[in-house]
Amino acid sequence: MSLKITTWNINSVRLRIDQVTRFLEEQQSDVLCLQEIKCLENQFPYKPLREMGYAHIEVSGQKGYHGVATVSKLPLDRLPTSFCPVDEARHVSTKVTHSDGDFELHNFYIPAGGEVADIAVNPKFKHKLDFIEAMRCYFSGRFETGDSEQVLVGDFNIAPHENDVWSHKQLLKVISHTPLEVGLLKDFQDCHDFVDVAREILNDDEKLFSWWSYRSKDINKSDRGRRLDHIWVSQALKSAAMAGGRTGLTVHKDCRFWERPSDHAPVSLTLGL
DNA sequence: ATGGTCGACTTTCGA
Repeated sequence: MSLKITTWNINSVRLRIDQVTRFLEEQQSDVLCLQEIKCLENQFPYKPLREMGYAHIEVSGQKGYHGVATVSKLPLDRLPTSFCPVDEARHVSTKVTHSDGDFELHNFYIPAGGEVADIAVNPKFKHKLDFIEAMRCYFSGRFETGDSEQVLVGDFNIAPHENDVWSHKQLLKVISHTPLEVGLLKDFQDCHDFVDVAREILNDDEKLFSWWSYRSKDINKSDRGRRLDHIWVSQALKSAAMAGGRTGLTVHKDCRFWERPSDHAPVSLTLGL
């Protein structure tokens, strides 16, 4: 069987619920992980999604800022987790049950980190680095429990590889691509042997982006993007994640050209289970 | 060499 997972920083789910339903009608994702929903749990637009068959919805909301939600056709069981260093709504973890078993799905919204890449003067950057460290500790605990089929998705706000940004040299001091945060994310990845599915599929010299700033006017003429949105899997799911090859992984860039779009495009992976 | 744009919700913050 195949199972399609999508991650999308929606930048206000209430403003763009029609884009969400349009996307799901077109793409038929089994599970959609949203970030930056920018609302409380009781403000989340459950109804139009349930009417489309997405009966299972787990939300971690916050007034006005941040917030994540996992929306699914398949049953979800919430995994209680709490580790954001400043208690913002930036992750929701669930167990997804399908016809042949289950896996853990961890939906993250890593802090953007502000402007200045110096923790001495920028507490937001400190928060970002602390958050990544908290992720590493959290998964150290989970692996000890023997749970090994894991999918990590979300807006990581980090473009790790030099071809995950439009200009490696010009972005080395720009938060999202600084060696410090890239190194910390890499440590976390290596610590648990997680597979960055897109980079595993692509050649190293191929660029791939999932985010384009609202401030860059014509993203077709100058493709100044960054790959901030990620889908990682544990080793136990690597062959399932790679089963579809290049066609298994899609950045839906067309959504970035819809009317009043999010600044992020959705990213989808089809698992061959 | 700097400004450029969004969204939520107050007169500003976070991205």
